[in-house]
Amino acid sequence: MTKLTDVAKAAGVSIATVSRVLNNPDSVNAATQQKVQQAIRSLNYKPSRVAQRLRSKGGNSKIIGLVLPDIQNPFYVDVIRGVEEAMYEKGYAAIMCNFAQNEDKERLYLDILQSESIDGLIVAPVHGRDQKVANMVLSGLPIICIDRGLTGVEADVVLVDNQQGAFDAISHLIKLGHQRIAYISGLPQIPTSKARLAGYEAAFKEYGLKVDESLIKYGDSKHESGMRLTAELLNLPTPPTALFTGNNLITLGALETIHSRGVKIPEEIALVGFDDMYWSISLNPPLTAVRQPGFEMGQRAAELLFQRIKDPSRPTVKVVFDAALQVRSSCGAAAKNAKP
Amino acid sequence: MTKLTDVAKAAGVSIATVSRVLNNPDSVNAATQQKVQQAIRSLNYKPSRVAQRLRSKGGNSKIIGLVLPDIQNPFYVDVIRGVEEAMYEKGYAAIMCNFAQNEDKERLYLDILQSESIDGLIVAPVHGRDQKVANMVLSGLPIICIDRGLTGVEADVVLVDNQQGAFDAISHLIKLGHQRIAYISGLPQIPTSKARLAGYEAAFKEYGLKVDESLIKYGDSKHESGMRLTAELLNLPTPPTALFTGNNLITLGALETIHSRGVKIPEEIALVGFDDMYWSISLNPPLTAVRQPGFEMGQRAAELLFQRIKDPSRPTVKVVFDAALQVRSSCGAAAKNAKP
DNA sequence: TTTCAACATGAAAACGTTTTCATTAAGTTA
DNA sequence: TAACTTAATGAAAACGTTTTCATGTTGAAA
Repeated sequence: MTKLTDVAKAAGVSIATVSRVLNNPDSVNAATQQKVQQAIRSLNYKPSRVAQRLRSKGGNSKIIGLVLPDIQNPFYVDVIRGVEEAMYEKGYAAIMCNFAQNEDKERLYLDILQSESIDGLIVAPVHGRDQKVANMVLSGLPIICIDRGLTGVEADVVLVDNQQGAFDAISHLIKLGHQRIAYISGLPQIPTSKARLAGYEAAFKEYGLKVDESLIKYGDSKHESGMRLTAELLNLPTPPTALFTGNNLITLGALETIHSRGVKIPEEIALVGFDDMYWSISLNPPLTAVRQPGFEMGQRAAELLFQRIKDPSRPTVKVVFDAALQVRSSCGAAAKNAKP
Repeated sequence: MTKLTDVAKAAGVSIATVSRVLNNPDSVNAATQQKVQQAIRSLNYKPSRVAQRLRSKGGNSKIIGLVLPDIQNPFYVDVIRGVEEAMYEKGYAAIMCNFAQNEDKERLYLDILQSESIDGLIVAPVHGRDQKVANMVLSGLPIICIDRGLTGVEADVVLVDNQQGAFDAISHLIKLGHQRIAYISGLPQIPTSKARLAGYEAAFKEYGLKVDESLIKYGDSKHESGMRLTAELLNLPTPPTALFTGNNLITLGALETIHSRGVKIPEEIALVGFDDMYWSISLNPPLTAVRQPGFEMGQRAAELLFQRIKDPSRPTVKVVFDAALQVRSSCGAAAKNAKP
């Protein structure tokens, strides 16, 4: 790798001058600038980001961390794409960490990121009381929480109105005549799981119905738990007539179980999922789902992060996107035993 | 951040000793070790990976680059998961770069990675003659190519037998009686597109059939091109009776167009996709697809990279996984105009 | 005792930048 | 012409490590 000294030698100046040409061109004579630029080009010099980072820490090393719970979930993939697009334009790189809903893994990655002297962090904390992330916020590192907030610490956050989204989904089902509506939740400690449950309960209350606790199941937010818990629900003496699944992967698991048993959707069981995918329409049947704008959320989080890196004292903001119900045919017809 | 000097002061030793306790404990007296360990723990000291990287370059900074064409493609997500799992166990971090099939973007990211002094790189080059990647290989950086090889340079590569996979898919269709089999290819410059086309042609030859060039379409490997090119095929005076899609996203695009036109699968058109997804069974109809073991490929690539980092002179290897056809119902029945 | 090896430790250099401070040359004012 | 800005540049320190080299201490062999 060619370095500053090589360029300096080639241009017949000191390394300080070369550095100035790069970072503060106005402070150097036009003719010298020419010479140096020439040398830089002919040697194809690229500064070492590592040395830059070591020397001047805090906000100008153009690398950030992105820590997410589950890369297998298409929603987070959209978030990544949004963040990445915004980063690319500014010449930033992201160290991507997928902690797979595992707190130990999250901690390790956060340690690594700190030790890498990142400029900032976009993170979906394992749960609301994530001490490690909280401490990093307090230490002054620019941090944007995405998808899930942090309780007890002031931090920027970008998320969706989960309660509203769940409320709309359940209301839709109730209006179609369903009363035995099951909910398969993701990990109960995740803030989004709680908010979606709250929306579920609020809808029942709104329509004067009573929640049947036996129809609420808690999984680990993954495909397998969707399969397993759907089976449990179908095995009940009186199975639910509708199912609300707490995320993407649970939905796919539920579909798999339902199909494998030959149960008909929506005739025998209606299905609404949290998290839409652009190919939801190609599922069997086309899935009714609550859509989170993951890409836009990622972009927004990146913008907020840039702002905070530039001005660490800016007051924190909370950006709440709408979660819109996409109605397709997976809960199209009224349930058999519907009571309007 | 606490640093070496802080620990040294607390333990009453020099920074050299602290460093030795960390990197070569046997070389320091047991009692001193105790003192130092104690200080490290009580100060919660974590070495700066940036400083480590600057000081001792080449193979022990525990960071690698992962450069992939399209994070929206579930196949690459599997690859990422495989790589990540292997990395995690060894305390490595990965800088993830998604170049979205864009060569400029790839180049920028590769520059950044070089400038970050990564230990190694796992990459799916934009095309077979990717000069930038080739140069990095020649410069001695440990590199593993995944999904696509590099022509003209010796480099490790992990991929699938794409030609065989396509051959099997087309043979399956031919045996079902199809003759007008369309192929929607991804970007033609991508090695996998070429290999899959070769498999397509080989199958036609094997069964003594003639390839109809008008049934071969080239897209950009994304969802939209799948939609658009499928529409073109369905608009033909004599549409194909079967469709072979070149990757994941094309398949989903094709499904969307086919459904939107109310064309029946497999009665009116049979469908086989390259790339399986764990939820392919929940598509409408359950998709017949060629499966690539992305997770295993990612793991293997990571292992090969570790080996190469340890021993840069190890001879290069080519690991070829099988691509297995998963038969489901999307091409279940024989075509209407079948001639056995 | 004297001489050596073995061990334990510290001082200092190096990695590639950025930035402060000092120095020189040139131009301006009185 | 003398005194003083201003502009342009270089020398050197600093960032936090690892590692080489030198130094001192201890115990064993002669």
